[in-house]
Amino acid sequence: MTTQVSPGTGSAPEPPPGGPRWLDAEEQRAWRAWLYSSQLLNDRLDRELTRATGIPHAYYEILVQLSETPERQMRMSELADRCLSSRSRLSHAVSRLEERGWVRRQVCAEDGRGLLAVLTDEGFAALEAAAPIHVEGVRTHLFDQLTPEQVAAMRDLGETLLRHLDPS
Amino acid sequence: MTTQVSPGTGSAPEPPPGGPRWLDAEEQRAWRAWLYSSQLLNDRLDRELTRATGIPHAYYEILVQLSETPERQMRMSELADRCLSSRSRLSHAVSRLEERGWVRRQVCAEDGRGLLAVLTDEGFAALEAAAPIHVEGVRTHLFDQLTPEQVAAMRDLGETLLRHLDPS
DNA sequence: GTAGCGTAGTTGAGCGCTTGACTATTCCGC
DNA sequence: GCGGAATAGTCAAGCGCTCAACTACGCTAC
Repeated sequence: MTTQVSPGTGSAPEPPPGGPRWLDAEEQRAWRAWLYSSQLLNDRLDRELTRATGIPHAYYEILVQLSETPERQMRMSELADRCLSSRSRLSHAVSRLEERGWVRRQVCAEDGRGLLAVLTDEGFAALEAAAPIHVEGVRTHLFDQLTPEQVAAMRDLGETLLRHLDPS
Repeated sequence: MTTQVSPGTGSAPEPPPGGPRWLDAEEQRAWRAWLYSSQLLNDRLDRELTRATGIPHAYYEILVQLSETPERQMRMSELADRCLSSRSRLSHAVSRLEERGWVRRQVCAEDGRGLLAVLTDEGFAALEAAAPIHVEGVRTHLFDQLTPEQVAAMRDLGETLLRHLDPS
């Protein structure tokens, strides 16, 4: 959780020139609060969604991305990128969604290497059933807890980090 | 990722009385930024730590928690709680750390049911080697990107959410 | 003391993810 | 057009997590 080996460990290993830039007490608190809360929130939302609908959050995201596209279909690679997923992971996930009849693969006319993932009507129906559960969780566990100023700060923070982490 | 089924889907399913409290555009942006950034940051830190040291972040946390205790040992249940881990998950993880020689189990004198997880010298050494890598990642990908005001906002946000999610 | 219940921790099956190797197709330069 | 590099996607092995069932011990009351 923390990044300090142990309080008062004295001398420490030194990877970057000048030694590790240890966190001070304030940074530790901020880091832990962020880490714990993000972990708990994600766990909670995923568990509630999965329990209520049988759809894990990662699969839900795939369905959402497909549903937001005009033709309800997308190239596998682009879908992977949008879901912050590796190609391999997405390939496995789409296989399982295919077994449920929610998505099907279609060969891509313009590129013989490519495939399209297509959201089926059953998949869209499953998404429609799951969405209210999920949005209610986000409300309850996130937005209901925050002031408008905190929501603004959250967005600012997230977008700042995204510029560094995902400069796409 | 998002919580809306599809823009302009019109009527939607209604689980809570009054219909789902959908997110408005601002909330969507905030939610997505938070979700993506936390996911990318966690993935990145975990990957860098694992590549450089062979220790996944979840295992690192176990070692840290043990190291911060005076005797470098802790009851399994308490360790699970502190690591935001289920008993089962922790049990599996400690088994693997035991195989590496970094932790060992010890019967608990006061409670015949209980076990203590004890950090070995090898485990402490592994932690000492990994800590600088991890702290450098947190610096680079988090604190170096943020102003002091943003750090304060992050802590405030995290602690607010924790009061709701983990009122322990 | 023993029945019944709660707590501590483990185990095994099954699922999902990661990694790295693999096939197939397209793109590029000559 | 043809050879080599890049791109799209898949697959298998191995690891870690979840869930539910299980063992073992302690606690309380009768």
